[in-house]
Amino acid sequence: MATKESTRSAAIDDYCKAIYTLQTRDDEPVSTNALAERLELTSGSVSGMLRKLGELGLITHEPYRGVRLTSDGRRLALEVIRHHRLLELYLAEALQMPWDRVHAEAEVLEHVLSDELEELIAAKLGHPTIDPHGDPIPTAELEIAEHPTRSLESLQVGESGRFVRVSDADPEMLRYLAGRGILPGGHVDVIERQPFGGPLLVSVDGSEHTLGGELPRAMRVELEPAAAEPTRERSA
Amino acid sequence: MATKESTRSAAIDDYCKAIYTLQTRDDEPVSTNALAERLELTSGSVSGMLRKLGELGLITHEPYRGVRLTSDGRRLALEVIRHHRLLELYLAEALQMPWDRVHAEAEVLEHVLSDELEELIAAKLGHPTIDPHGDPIPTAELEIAEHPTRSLESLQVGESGRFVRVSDADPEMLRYLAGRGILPGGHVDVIERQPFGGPLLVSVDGSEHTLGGELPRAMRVELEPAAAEPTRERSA
DNA sequence: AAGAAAAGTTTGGCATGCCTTATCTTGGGT
DNA sequence: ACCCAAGATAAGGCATGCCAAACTTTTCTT
Repeated sequence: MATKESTRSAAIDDYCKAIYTLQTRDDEPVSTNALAERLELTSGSVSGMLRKLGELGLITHEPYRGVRLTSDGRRLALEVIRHHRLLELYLAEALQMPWDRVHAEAEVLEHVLSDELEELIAAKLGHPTIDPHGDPIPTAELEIAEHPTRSLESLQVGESGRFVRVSDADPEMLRYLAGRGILPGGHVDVIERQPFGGPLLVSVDGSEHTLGGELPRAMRVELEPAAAEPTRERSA
Repeated sequence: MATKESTRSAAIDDYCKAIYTLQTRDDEPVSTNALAERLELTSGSVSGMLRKLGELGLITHEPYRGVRLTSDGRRLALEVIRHHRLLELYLAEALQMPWDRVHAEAEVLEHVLSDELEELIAAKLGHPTIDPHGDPIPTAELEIAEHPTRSLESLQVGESGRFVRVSDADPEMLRYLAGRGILPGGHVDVIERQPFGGPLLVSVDGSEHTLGGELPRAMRVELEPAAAEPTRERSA
């Protein structure tokens, strides 16, 4: 109450971001182990840090029961995510930085970006709502449009939707897909599913592709595209 | 010899930058006290850090005799300075960030900028050689054109030159000057000097101004403009 | 329900990194 | 020859976070 909320560090940012992501994935408190795995730390380290985050008012922590972000924690997470996604988009768009490097660069800069620079970048980009990987960008007021998505793999033959992103923004996959003209925003129809976890035959924006292995699991699709134009379209 | 030279931290950057600046000002080893004052630290702190910098091979330190940058140290300093000045220019130019905030922002980002992003920014700006304050920007190979400059105050009546920068890039001063149309690159003639440290009457690009107080001390002028165009001109 | 396994917490330690104060040391000037 | 300011050193503090190991709680198994 007395202290100013200038409590930030790369580590704190990363914890909140990780908690946010895990918490959003399946709406439950986040376990210490899940965090430890994600952050590649020991569970002991995480436990210690969680106490600190609790004292900072960023999370609520029921011992042995997992953590949840408080509204402050959520705000912090969304701010960092906003930074990250704006930066990715900016670097790719304004500076033509190649896909695969954008993520790493943003990972560093997100912790350092001032509110002011954030705003300038957002303005320059026309206040975009999705980043180059198709992930939604929280607004300046930290509202985020989390449309529910399903993995491409989970679609049945005949179902269709809009390809919105590759989970975790894996640059390898994105490059592979981009090389075949499969980009976030594209309209996907599932034409055929081979049995026993085999590949899918899909059509993306008219052209057919066979996608197997990890790919259909990683690709996220939003059902009912409703023909609404995405905020920004991407060029190949 | 065995260790990689990935030795960087904001503090180390700042020490090297400060040493570089002080060393360049008057070509002598830099005293501990001068550094302490500049960095706003106690001399004890500086002494301790100097040992470390010595071990890192960034400086040579003759005890009680001051320090000099080694070639590695100089390289580091120039790299940070390059980052700083590129960032200032980029923020001002590409993002229209106002003068007075550019410096603070660059001060943070300079420590974090990757070589790759540096290069992209430099390319975007057309590999500029001077920053918005008129300071030279080291090249990617870390060569810097340090033209000798004199303070405007030191000029005699009748001498003239090119206004190249405001020392320390004081944003207040720069704003004041810019408001009067006095910008780096302008041609300055000293028309009259009032005695006893009084103000100077100068003409800048044709229009006359009376400049007194700290201003003439802070303004740096390059003699013999030789009519060479500055690499980039600035708009008001 | 007992006991084992899994999950989570605590404790103590450690490594950086950099700063401060207090106390010596030194070199240069008179 | 002496003194003093500049500088060096020593000892310590503080903030961040990490790990390993021991301990506790929950959950799973039978």
